[in-house]
Amino acid sequence: MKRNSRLSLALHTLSHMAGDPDRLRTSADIADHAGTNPVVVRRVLGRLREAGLLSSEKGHSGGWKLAKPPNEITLADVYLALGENLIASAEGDDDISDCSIEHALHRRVSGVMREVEQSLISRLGETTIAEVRGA
Amino acid sequence: MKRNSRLSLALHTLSHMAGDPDRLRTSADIADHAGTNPVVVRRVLGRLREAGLLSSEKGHSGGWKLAKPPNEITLADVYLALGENLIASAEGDDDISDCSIEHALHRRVSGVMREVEQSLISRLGETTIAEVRGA
DNA sequence: GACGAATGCAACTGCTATTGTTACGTAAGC
DNA sequence: GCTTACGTAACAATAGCAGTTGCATTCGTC
Repeated sequence: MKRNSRLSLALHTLSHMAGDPDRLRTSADIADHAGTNPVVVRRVLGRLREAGLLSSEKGHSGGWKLAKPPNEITLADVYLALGENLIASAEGDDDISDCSIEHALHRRVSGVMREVEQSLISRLGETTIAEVRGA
Repeated sequence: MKRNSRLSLALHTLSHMAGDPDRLRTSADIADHAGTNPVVVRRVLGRLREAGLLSSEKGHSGGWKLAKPPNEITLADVYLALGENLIASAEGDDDISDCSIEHALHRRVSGVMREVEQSLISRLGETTIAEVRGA
């Protein structure tokens, strides 16, 4: 694994789950399949649980499974659940400069960024994890 | 400055230059205005010179100025000159896995990413650095 | 009730990318 | 020749992320 693997790991795992929604999978199994670590899996999948996409159960014969039917989970849901702007804000956060040009630029660029991010989310929303398998 | 400041620095500097295209500015002046370091400025502006957007002159009374009229330089030109994908590739580079679902996912997601990146470039191409000043 | 299996979570270690900094070479003008 | 400025290499400092270990907690089974 390398960079920005959170989204990759999440989508990969959910897509597999879509093929057998009732099966419980342990983070160890998932980590093994994804070539990573159980703790990493729990970290990422925990975000998806908070967003209501997954449910997890502790204890013996515990594990993870989908909290919703696979055709009701879109790629956008996963993207948003992870809360990671792929569209980097592209501007040093809150640089309160007194430069008017800086402000004009920031308005212009961040406007475009918001547009593009919405476009990304919209496009991702067109595909459910159930559809990915057959794609 | 913080993160992803290259694009920010480049756009900011070019926008200022657009207001007085013939004036030579030293990297020290630019760095001072942008709150960073002359070497950083030269690093970033060097990419823009390679792309033909800026010219630099050494020696006494040297410095930087626009290589083209400001209304012929779009935000997309700057973005492309820096060669940094704001749209992170979102998939661990070349993970040659034998998992068919992984492949299907990768095709789908990277297809959307390419679309969105094109859309970003297209939108940035609609604005020149000359227009930013009045925006 | 004890044991084993699983998540939940905190802390720590690398690894990588980026920025900032220093230093030195080179070219242009005075 | 001296000053000024770019060009570049090398290094330190920082931040984010994946990976790892350890331990508490919870649930099922014996």
